[in-house]
Amino acid sequence: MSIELEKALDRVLEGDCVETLKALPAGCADLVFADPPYNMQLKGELRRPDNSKVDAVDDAWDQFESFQAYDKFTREWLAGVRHVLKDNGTLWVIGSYHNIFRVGVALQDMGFWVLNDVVWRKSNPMPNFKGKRFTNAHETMIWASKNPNAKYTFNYEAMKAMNDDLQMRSDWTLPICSGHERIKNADGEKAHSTQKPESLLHRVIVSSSKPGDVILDPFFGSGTTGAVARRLGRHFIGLERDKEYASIARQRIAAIEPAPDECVEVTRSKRAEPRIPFGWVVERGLLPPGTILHGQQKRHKAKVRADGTLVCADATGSIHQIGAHVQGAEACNGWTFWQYEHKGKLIPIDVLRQQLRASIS
Amino acid sequence: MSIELEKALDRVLEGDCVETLKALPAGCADLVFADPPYNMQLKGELRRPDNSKVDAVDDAWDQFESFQAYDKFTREWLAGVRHVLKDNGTLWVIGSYHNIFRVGVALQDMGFWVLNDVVWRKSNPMPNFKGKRFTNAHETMIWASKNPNAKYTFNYEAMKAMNDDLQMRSDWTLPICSGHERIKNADGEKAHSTQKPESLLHRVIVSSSKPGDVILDPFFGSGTTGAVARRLGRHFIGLERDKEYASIARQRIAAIEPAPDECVEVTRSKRAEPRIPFGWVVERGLLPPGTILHGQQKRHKAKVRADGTLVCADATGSIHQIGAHVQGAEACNGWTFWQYEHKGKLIPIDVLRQQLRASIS
DNA sequence: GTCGTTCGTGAATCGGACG
DNA sequence: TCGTCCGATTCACGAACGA
Repeated sequence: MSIELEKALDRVLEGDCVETLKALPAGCADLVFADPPYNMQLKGELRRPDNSKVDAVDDAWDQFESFQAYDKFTREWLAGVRHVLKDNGTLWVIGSYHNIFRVGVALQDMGFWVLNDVVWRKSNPMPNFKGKRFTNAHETMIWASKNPNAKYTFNYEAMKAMNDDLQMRSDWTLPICSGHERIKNADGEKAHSTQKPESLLHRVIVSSSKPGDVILDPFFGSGTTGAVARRLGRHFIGLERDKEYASIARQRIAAIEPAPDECVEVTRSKRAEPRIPFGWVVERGLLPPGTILHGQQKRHKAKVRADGTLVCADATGSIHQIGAHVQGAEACNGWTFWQYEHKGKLIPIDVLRQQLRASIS
Repeated sequence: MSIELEKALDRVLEGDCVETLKALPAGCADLVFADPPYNMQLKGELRRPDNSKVDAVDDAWDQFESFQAYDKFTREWLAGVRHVLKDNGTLWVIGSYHNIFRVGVALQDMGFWVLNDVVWRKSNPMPNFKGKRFTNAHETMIWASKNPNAKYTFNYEAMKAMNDDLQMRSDWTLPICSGHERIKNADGEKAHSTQKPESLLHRVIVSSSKPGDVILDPFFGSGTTGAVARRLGRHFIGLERDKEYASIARQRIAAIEPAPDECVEVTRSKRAEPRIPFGWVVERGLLPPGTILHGQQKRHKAKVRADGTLVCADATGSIHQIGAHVQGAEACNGWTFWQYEHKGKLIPIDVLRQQLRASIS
């Protein structure tokens, strides 16, 4: 059995991911993002101090008989990933201490080359209610190439631009998925127990893929990978065993408006930029790529790109550079110069930086 | 061959750690901290942008022929750790993505139970000079008990106090070891290539051991574990293969002044306080039989009986049982739920328990 | 509408003494 | 080993609600 690429591109394929991976054309994916079951071995129920019950991840898909069974499963889907991944492609896997060590060993044994382990620091994790351990406040991602000498994509300058013009570190502070972003079913319950935040996928995709690339997710779930890929001008291939999840993902992605082409381009040149993490505002969805910013009561305007740079009629650069450029000035504080429109009012983007600071610290 | 505990306590034992672990008495350690070789697979030398050479970890002790050889080594020293570790003791291992996955799998396979993975976020990491990856800005520690049901030590309140009265999270931001703390040899070069900061060991030891405990480090190196253990009023056992390192560690530790006893004590948890039956409060006359207790601002009430049980409209039982009963809840902490009226104010009965405790001790 | 308060909830391997 | 019962334990957000 085999599946043609055009039948898979920008689609959600239902079925067992190991089988589907085998059936897909070799080397069809530039990037793979995988959020496999964590194999959490929960015992009894857990209650908060106020006696309410914690809605734990007790889905059948997270149950394995033993570590050995989990290892076997891991090696099977990783073999499938090796098949679909281009030789210069890279793989991201996310997990917790329950499973990530086993994934890491499997990766190394199978010839993948670990490039980084990246820690997702949750700004708002669930507390430890019984006071018996440290608050489990992070998850771990492994970023690996297919082999030690691969010429993989890493958008170094874009990452640096997104991080205050400092090199992007291996620890990323981002909030968990909640509020309107969290997809609910008809009963108002969460549609998927482990939906990942779009900001996380934004950073993964901007860092290690190019516009037009094919991003494959073998555990598609609610389709966060597809949603962000589409918004950022990448193709996706989603594999999902559960029909309900697949259906939710399709609906979700259909509602996504891709950002204009020029907005998903990221910085390539090595130029000194001021130390302002405007990219985080974009990454966190406080301003979507493509948003128009206004300067001096609509006398000037520019458009936001995915890596936090701005583009105007004849130039590209940081919020400060473009602010200075459009005024013909030597320097400019972009945070106070640029404004965005909200309910008919112009609001300085510095407000968003303050929001972000408050949520991070 | 065997080594008596008194010959090992507060000493640095030279020799192969696997052999030494076997020779030590079973169950002699309350806590083990291990900083094993990372098995970094460096290819060629690394240079900074200014062409200066980076003094990488290329020591002979960090070279393994293959992952299999590293795994074998790991399981050998971990078996030794199981031998020396008390049943209710815990183990910390620190590593990077080069080795930590393999350590984690070995731990899990050997029956250890992971309690947390803790990320050490370096506030001042070495940058990535090539711009080909994310700045490697953290290391990972695994904290594990000997088996799933162990009654391990975790000084929850102490950790909370150290973190501005918020639960301590699984990510710790601490600087790397540098400046005066970094031990130099006669030539001014660093004496050990991977010396850990004392602040890291401080947090490890305060969180998961008690004063007087025995802390064993099978890869003692420059002796950071011993230095901090001594300062915090714990015993240490250091195992080190290299005579030079052992000598450096001995000198270093000899210069340490232990903190006064009262300073190494940490906040006692409420769980460790002596238990006071509610009946004692009645017996001592702090509340006369017949007193009316109120729950939730007079929404519920019950009457105290001479034996310390409560009676409400339709039930009799302990303060906890009746508290749960009137709320229709499964459980309740009667000490904090019930209040009595004194001079027109409602006062939690827990206040009386505290009075009684103070008068007893 | 606005502001302040209450309520709900998130990938969680979450107790221990005593009979 | 198992059942019973005491009694210790939460942070950040966003939504909903009420004044």
